[in-house]
Amino acid sequence: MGHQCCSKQKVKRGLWSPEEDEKLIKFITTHGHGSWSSVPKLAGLQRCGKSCRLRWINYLRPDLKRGSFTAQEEKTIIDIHRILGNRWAQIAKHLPGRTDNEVKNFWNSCIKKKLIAQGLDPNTHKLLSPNYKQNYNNTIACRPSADSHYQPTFSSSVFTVSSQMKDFSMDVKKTPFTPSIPSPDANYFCLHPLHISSTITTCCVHQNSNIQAFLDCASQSVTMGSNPISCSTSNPSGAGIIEEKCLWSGDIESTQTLRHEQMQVEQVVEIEKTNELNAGQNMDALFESSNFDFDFVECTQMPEMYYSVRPIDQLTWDSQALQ
DNA sequence: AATTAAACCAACCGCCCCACG
DNA sequence: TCGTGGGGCGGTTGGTTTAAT
Repeated sequence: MGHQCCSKQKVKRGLWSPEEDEKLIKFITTHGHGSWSSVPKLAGLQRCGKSCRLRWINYLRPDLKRGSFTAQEEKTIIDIHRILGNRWAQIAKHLPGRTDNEVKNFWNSCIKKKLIAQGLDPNTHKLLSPNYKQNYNNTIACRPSADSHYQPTFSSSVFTVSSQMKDFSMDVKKTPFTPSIPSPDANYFCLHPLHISSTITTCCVHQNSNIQAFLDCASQSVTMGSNPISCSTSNPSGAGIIEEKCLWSGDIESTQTLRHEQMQVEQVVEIEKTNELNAGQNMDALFESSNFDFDFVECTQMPEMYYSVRPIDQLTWDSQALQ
């Protein structure tokens, strides 16, 4: 049974012919889609409006990127999926030129199997039981893509599971890494490349709070020795910004909380403290002792070594794995 | 070369949400 | 407040392509 929008007309199904594609492209590029339900009739197509929409969004749109997913795209998908789960449309927003359908297909046909082969549950991203992994290893394979170089390196993901940390930290000691550090920029903050752990704290601060005073206080409170700290603020203009900010904290619960609080929030503050020696330390004490007016505070330990440059006011970030 | 199995991916289905009357 | 239609989204299907035997 077709959708209601096409129940009154005789519609074609299945694969689209080049002629149909041409008609749809011609119509959309000259008139825009407007109401999808009216597109088939106006464009001279015997198709359901939903089918036209899907064909355009998933295949005909001029801004689509074709071809295999890159290793970086693959890593991004895994990172975000760990936080958001099967929210393909949300994940696809972080991959310019990719559709939710494409991401979903790639996940189901390839990434899922790779994670299982690595002993990770693709749903939770946590370790599977050894038996499960072994059984699955006997059956899985993934058709290699030309530029798919994803390796489960311990440092490649911002959200790598902590169980992998031990091996990697040992590795680091053997082979010190000295990457070039990007010059400071107002729009970015940088993680120091040579620390082992970091704490990312996201706070939503009321309008009547003195942001600068808070940042000063935070810097003094958590800077120890030469351990770097960076603070950043953003002024959320819409709902999306706050939600995206929460990706840094890597916790879906914080996303929900921030959504809830978003109408009351004036600014989002992110504080990053790094401490090579005290991996478990957080900033609870600072918030408990301060007089500032917080709506929400989230501290997340990220026990992993990585080097990243994060756009504060954009919806994507870039990180480079240590080699 | 033929057959079979596995992988891929375009498209459909059904549900949900939201705007609107 | 309720009903309806449109659009968006995730799950699933099934045809096609590729690899293995």
